[in-house]
Amino acid sequence: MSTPLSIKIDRSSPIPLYHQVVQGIEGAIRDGSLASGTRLENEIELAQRLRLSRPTIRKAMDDLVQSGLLVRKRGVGTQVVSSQIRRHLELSSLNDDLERAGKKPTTTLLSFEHIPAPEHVQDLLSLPKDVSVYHFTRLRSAGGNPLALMENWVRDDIVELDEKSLRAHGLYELLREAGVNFRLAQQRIGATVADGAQADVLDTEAGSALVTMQRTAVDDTGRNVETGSHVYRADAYSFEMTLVQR
Amino acid sequence: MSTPLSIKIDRSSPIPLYHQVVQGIEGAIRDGSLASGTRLENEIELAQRLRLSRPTIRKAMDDLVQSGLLVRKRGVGTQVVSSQIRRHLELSSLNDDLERAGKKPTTTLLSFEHIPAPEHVQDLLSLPKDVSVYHFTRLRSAGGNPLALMENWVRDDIVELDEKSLRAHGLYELLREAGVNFRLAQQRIGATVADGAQADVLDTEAGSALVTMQRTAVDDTGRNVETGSHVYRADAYSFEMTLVQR
DNA sequence: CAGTGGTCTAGACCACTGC
DNA sequence: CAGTGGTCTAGACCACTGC
Repeated sequence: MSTPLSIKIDRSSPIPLYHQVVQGIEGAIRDGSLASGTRLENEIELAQRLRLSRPTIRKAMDDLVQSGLLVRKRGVGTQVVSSQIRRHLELSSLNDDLERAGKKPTTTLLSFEHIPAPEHVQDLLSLPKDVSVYHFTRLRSAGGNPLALMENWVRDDIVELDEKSLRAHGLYELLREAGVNFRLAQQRIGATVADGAQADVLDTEAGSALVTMQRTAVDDTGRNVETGSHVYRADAYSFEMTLVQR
Repeated sequence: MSTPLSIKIDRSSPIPLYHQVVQGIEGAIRDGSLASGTRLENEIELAQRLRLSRPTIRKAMDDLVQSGLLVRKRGVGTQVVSSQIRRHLELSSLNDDLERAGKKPTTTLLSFEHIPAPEHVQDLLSLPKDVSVYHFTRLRSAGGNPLALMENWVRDDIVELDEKSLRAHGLYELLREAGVNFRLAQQRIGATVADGAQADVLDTEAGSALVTMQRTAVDDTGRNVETGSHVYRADAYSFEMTLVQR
């Protein structure tokens, strides 16, 4: 049993062929023409029908398996993952959800300094001796409600930051504009309870639950660009992720 | 500038050639012969020197980029990520850390029942009408200290569970023995504060921070095999992960 | 302009699965 | 045994980067 996919391939498009296949299958899953659990055609048949080589088809399948839309089994076939799991997938991060829901996130700059790197930051960012850092704390709110308290350190030899730009733009937006292409981030997620100061800023009770996140991000030249320590109101934020067996 | 890697390829081994390359590069990074930030040879040169095709080399590189050991940039090259980031990588989950540290995790079965699936579980597991579930709660400790309180639901048409086997074996161990090959898991991580009952079982104070995790796992035939809701003592557990730009 | 990774082809043979 | 995904080859041409 298999379903013949109808995917249009445009060989004059700048979008790689394998990615057109990814988009086609994603679209078919989204609009229901490829239902949960459906078996796809085998790779060779699909390649012939779309007039593509099998490696190109496999590259597309690899991406879809990696993103959790398909599961594959040798000797058996490839099928669409159940909609219950996919529904989770689409939630991604609450931050994105909030933006899509029209609850525009806003950011308040609470402190800002340009200083020699403290030792733990020097270590986390693998800083050369002569590089200092920007250190600042921000409060992020959504729909007028405080959501996250964020403390960050950014090396100062990649981007020039000041209070004005941080008030007007997101950190990652500023870094991307400065030519930074992020490749990797290392995250640790845990929990804590709000102390008085945190509760005050986040407009909640001392003793309420907070999600903690420490992150260090690496760019495409291998530099550790920024590291941060964030706390989120647990009643408003959680981390959603898909783990794929490798 | 590039470093000539010495990797032995054994064409008679059952280990795929690309994976031998992955292991070789992982090994060279681990033992320091490929230092942080080092540029690798370009793919074509490496392919020729190892007498492999370029697609095979690229498959290996893709895996290493995906696991966060290498970063690549078109037109520039491929290099080893900084050791500060890699050190995090190796921490993986505290659970593994504890096992490696010799603090053998132990599990106590707190409750066990075999019941028709509650509606939310039926939904999460996409259960057919005639399938019931096992529902049980367990306490996991490490080095004698309570660490996690775990509540799980498992569909009953894949594996036969009873109290005896759950006392003696891990859930995933039992499922693997029953022929289940996990492919995907969907997780949500958040925070809460311990209520009296949780604090009691976890040997901590009411009001202390807990990390929460909900997970649903999918096997290679697309079935949602199990779903669970866990809480961890925040002073003993956190989730570590590497995010890779796609 | 030289060097690098990104995409693509048209095959081949193998290992595993389920009947 | 038929059907499927997993691995591998030996190229080709392109797009981007940094000098």
